[in-house]
Amino acid sequence: MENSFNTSPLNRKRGGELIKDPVGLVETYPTIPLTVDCVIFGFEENKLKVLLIRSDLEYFEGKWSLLGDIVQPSEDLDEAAYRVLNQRTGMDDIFLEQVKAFGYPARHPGGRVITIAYCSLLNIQHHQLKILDNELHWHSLENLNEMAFDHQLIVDECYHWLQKRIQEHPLGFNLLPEKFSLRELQNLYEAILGLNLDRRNFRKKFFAMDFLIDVEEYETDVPHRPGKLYKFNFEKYEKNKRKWTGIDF
Amino acid sequence: MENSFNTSPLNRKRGGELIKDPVGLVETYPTIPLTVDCVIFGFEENKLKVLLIRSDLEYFEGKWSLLGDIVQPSEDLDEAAYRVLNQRTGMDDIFLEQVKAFGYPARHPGGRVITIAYCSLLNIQHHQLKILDNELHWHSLENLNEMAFDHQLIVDECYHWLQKRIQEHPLGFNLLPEKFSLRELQNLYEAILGLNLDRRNFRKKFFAMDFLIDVEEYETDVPHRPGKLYKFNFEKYEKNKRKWTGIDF
DNA sequence: CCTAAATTGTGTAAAAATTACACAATAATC
DNA sequence: GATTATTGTGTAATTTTTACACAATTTAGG
Repeated sequence: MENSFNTSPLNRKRGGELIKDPVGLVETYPTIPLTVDCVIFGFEENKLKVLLIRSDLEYFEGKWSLLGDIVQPSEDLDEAAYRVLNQRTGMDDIFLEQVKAFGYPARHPGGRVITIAYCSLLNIQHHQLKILDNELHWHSLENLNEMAFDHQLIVDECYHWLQKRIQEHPLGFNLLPEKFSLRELQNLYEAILGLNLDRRNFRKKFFAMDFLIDVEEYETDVPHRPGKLYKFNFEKYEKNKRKWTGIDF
Repeated sequence: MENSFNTSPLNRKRGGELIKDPVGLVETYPTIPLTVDCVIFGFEENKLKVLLIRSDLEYFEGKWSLLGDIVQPSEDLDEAAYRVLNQRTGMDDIFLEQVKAFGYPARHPGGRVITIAYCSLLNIQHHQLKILDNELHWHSLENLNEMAFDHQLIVDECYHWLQKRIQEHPLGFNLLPEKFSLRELQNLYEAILGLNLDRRNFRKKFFAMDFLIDVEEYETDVPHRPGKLYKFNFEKYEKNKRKWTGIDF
């Protein structure tokens, strides 16, 4: 809040006088604990997974919880989310975007805590979970049942956000290894969107986008004819981002 | 943040023990002042407008600012935004959605303040500004120059959000009077999207959506052939929302 | 080494959606 | 009653999307 408000008990402007002491003003504001929570998606065995940990509150004993942390007093929100991600995955070039703030007053049994949810996409193979909490693991999105706090709601919203977002921008590549076959790519899109896609049309669409680099290699260790491997041209995509209109399946 | 974190100074889980006192835990969290800011859009004279007030901080003297307020300690975020909207416009059935949290540490000259931005759409005709601050007014989106705080950024993000959102859901009706002509509707879409649209195709598209109710009335006070007036079938839209895929221009 | 199983890779025709485009009808103004 | 401004309407051309089948490649197993 940065404006006077006739009906607000605090920060009232009296007769058009300007406020000279912004620090003094902010000191009168009530304060609230603030956290970030990361919905970290991965893709494994043709399923979309999310990285969870057991809640450490007795109140939520046995329930799953997102990875999160307090936002420090002088820390940017994105920075806090990035810190959580980095501490947990050891990686630092990971896709991360803010999705939504959740602030229902009773969402935390310990009192009012507001959280900002972030969505992150990473390639499960390329990272080793840094912290060996045995309860930290990749959980299938399908059979999440009860989660701690409002984390089920947060996961649901982030999942819908992802479904929408992936049809506007080719984010899916963040979930795949550097080199991937078109089959893997299609499996990923099918898993995220919950659809069956036509193989020929799918390939046509991605070749038309012209962001795939043929690396002149083939799958190995598959019990059938191996597919060609491709890389995603992140550079070209970044350049052409502006012109980008969407994918659509 | 609702998880223990090995590297976090606070809220540490020791040897797998569960935390029994969530209130005690939350009491150890640092707290931050939190506000909401509303980007209230209106449509007048074929221009998209935003409702602004002069900043009451001397630091930002003369600059324009969004309408916002502190989030009270036990108030939901949506509720706080709604309160701001209601206090300013006197209306209570207004479109309102959360867009993004802004938390850059130096965004407020009085110290750390995090704000959650909301986007709202209302019909300028149908409401009377309640509070007669003479500096509260509808400002054209085009010639906003310098704003207080990071409000220029917030307005920009909300405007882009709106451009995108209006192509997925027919939100535009919130900005128009109850009864409107197709010309007004087209002007609105053209103003928001910054495009020129083909009249015949535009009409075709909206009739195909089948959310327009012909009220069997005509425009008055126009110096030319009057157009038919329509209402938007909000009810039918709400029912069919799920099936909705998008508009596209 | 031969066969079976699984999957890759490829093109085209039909259907659907989008675009471009012009003129008569209506009401107001002078 | 002529002029001006705008409404209301349909169709053909183009583009996009969808549906669909078969030969080629590799592995696995007898």
